Amino acid sequence: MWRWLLVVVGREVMGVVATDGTVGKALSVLDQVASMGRPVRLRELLETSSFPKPTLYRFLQTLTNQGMLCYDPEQQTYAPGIRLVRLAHSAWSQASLAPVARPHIEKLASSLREAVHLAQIDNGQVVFIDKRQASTRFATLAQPGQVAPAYCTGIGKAILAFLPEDERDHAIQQQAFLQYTPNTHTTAQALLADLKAVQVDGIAYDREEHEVGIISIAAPILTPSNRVVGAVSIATATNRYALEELEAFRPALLDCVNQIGAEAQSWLPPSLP
Amino acid sequence: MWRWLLVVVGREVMGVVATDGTVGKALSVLDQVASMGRPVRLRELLETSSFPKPTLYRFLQTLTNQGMLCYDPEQQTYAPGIRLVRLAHSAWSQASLAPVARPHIEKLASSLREAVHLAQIDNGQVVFIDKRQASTRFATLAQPGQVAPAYCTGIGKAILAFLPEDERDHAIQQQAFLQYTPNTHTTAQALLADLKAVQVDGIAYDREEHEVGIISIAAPILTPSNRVVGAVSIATATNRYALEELEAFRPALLDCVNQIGAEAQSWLPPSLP
DNA sequence: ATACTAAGTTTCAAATAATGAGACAGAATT
DNA sequence: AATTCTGTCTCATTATTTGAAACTTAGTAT
Repeated sequence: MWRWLLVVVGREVMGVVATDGTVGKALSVLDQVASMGRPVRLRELLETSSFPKPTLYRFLQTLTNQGMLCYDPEQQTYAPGIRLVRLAHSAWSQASLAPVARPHIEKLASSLREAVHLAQIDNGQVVFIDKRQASTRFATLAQPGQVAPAYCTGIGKAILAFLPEDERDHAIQQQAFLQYTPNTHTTAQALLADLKAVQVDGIAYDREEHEVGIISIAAPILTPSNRVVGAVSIATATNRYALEELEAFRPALLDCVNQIGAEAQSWLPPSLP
Repeated sequence: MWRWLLVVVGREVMGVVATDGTVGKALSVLDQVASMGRPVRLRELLETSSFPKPTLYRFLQTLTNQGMLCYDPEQQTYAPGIRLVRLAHSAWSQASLAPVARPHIEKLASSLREAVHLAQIDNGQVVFIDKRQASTRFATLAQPGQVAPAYCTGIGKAILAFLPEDERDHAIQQQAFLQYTPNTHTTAQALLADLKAVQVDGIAYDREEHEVGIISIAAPILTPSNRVVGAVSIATATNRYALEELEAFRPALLDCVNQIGAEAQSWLPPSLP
């Protein structure tokens, strides 16, 4: 409960709320609108917001003026604006490792005929940067940007395990530890034990922790200087493969991440707070 | 020259610069970084920025803290951050008309075997929301978010022609009128004359105005209340079709936009300033 | 129709945060 | 070793943000 508030008001940095002044507050409002998943009214935002009405109102006005939000006068609702789409295009093509990784992801996906995902971490959440599904042609587009919890996905654990200690601790504090399935880790302790194993093995598994029937094997993308910049996962369903059978994908997966890591050499690590 | 400054410093609203306070300034810095197309250093930004060094520095810090920018400590460069990708995913799926339009775009593209584009307008620029190329399988992904000038593209003119007068005038003021090809309109007068014809005809053409060899036919997406919320274009090359032959696409194109317009009924017009 | 309620908007003085000249530190270059 | 250039920090000044309260408008119930 309290954690939610912290996240909304400002980005929590090492346990301390860093509001980043007015800009941070405005961006937290932007996040809130985006997280609603549908156009929302001022009143709805007010319920969960920590800002008083006029302040929230002013932020919405400003963000709308700026094109970061889109206001529907008839419904009096706010939704994320197109300017974000424009900005994200730049982000995708320069900031993320997607362009570098894409050919490797594609190769892996088509050789295995399984879904291959590329993700980075942002503020404790897994953000999918690219997805490839060789089996189903014309799979879902526009999936880049989707988010998932880090603590109960293979791709999330692969990244968490190889983060520097302070960043990892911070990220773990941000996890919600909701129990999605009987296999979900619900405590930091359980997660840490799992991460320990991942560190040793170099590979993370999703043992139906996020969704029953879905399993995955994931590996971190490490730069030559051993910094983790993302992860790749191969996801499949239990009716196609047993968990143990995923082991067979290990060599191909490690090949893939190693190649990406090498090419990402001259690359910018996502600078998390 | 001066216009550029205005755009950078704040969003120009009806000829007056609306800085939107600190938030607007910070976002203008974000835009500037994104528009550079590659990771940039503080010094480079300083050259074109109107902010003094410490101020710019602070904005970059704030935006980085917020995950809107990504800082590479080794190169000391800033690039757009992943948080944008996450936010844009929300924007794409709720704010844009992409989800509504997608099936229609797809149908059109596959029936014609030509490239079909969906775009909206943001701050005078065309922002592509979706693209479909039936001919080349596995065409470029992550194109949503790309921008193009409005005054010399079919899709841009289709939107401009049907904007309310004040918004159109404002948008026209924002055009750069660079001469890309011999056919490019280089004055507001020439553009207005063209738009007049588009209003009458209901269809806009790109007569190799942006790129030699590339032509297109475009139509606005109008809501039942006759508000333009975007446009669809069919683009092709002069070595495949002559400009006059595009006329043959008219019925299919109008069908497409009418259907999208009808479904977008309950939709939020992009609230431009 | 009229009163009532709730959501959205505006006002304005107090509180707070942003500002930028200048100083400083560190790296790269001469 | 001296110089230059870039990035970072400080702090008094200045301008902006803030939010309680008042006001307006739209919707609902009486």
